[in-house]
Amino acid sequence: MARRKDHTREELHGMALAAAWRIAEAEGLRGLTARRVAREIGYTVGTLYNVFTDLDDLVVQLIGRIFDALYEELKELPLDGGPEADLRSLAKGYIRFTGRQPKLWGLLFEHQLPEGKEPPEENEAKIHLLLRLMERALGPLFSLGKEAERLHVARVLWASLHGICSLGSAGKLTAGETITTMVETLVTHFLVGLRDEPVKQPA
Amino acid sequence: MARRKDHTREELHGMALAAAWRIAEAEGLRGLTARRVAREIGYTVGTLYNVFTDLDDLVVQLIGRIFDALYEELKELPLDGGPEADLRSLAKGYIRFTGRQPKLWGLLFEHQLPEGKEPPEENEAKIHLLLRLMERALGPLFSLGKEAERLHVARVLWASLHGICSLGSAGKLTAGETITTMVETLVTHFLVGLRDEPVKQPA
DNA sequence: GCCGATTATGAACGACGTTCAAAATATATA
DNA sequence: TATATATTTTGAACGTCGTTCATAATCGGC
Repeated sequence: MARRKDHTREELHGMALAAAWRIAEAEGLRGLTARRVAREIGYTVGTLYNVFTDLDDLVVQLIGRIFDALYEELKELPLDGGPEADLRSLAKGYIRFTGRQPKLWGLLFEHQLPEGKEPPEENEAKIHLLLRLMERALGPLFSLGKEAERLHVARVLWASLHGICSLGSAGKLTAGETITTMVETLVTHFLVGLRDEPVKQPA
Repeated sequence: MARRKDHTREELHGMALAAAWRIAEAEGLRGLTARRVAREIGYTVGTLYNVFTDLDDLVVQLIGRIFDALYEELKELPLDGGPEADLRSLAKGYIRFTGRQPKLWGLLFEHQLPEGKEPPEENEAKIHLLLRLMERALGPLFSLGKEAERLHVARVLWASLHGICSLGSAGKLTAGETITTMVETLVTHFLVGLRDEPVKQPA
């Protein structure tokens, strides 16, 4: 009733996450079940629970990998055209990712941990990496010593970008309106405002 | 095995939605099950399926009511202090709602219909009503004939506001940073940018 | 008081997350 | 090599879920 060492614990872990990726990529959170993942890697449900504590645990780790993929894509973009061009470039890359992997990207925000559980520190660090890209693009606009303000602005832009893509991809907003156009408007006007009136609020 | 006319079909409909509201308010989407709603109104699951086609159907209608509640709250705000003050007021009202009813507000975006189904026109109309409030606040900034541009900007602001609250309430961004502060920054700088450089992109 | 239409029922189905004793294999010991 | 111990996989089990539907109970009209 067992075939110990067909795969190591780490291999199982990786195979399960890879299978989860494929399933979520094609069917979203609704199709992502423990039994389905187990079947897809040729093991039984019970085995999955030796590797993950929960289905939530698995999903949270999958989310980590999605953040990784997004970062891997965005970090390749050259950030040397000045704040506005660089932010546009980052935004475009983000939009491209949401368009290519709508189900996976949707997972990042669709999944909600139950009351007691908190997302792992690891994932928060990955978000911070993404924010760092925003900060780098914003760099020239802030003088030395204004790092807190820069982080603040990076957060606002990041969240706004997310909001536009979120409502846009759900089709809840865009009646004939393109996500790209909306993001263009956001970046353009926000940056003009930033130039003409530096941040006042403490971050 | 039946007690016909204990309640009319409409009464059942209303009771079920009211129960769903209470459950979602307290426990979010995870606690919202067909059997639970049925139990809470003193009927069986089968009865629920005489009134709603689906659990998705019920949730979608619940979402409609949540939009209603949000609108009812925001529409009371006086919009007569100029664009910046009015937008701040709307944003504050929105944030207040998300703070008072985090689970219900989260439902608006957490719930994803499966591939084939589309949200009813009714709900899109309710979103449009909310956008109208944004448009009203933005009113003075746009000359006659620029309604398309105004709607475009309203959408961008609405989505950005949503994004900030979304990431903020999930705790995915705000390490000691307040949602209110972020929204302040958004409104301030976006409006300054709008004043100094009117919308170029066609809506 | 009866009958056809309506309505609530609850059992059924397959799938879900999760647990766990038991079974099968690997590893250590002699 | 033979035996004992530790490890890993299993599959059945539990309770719950969404959903369906024949059946039973009630209602309105005669």
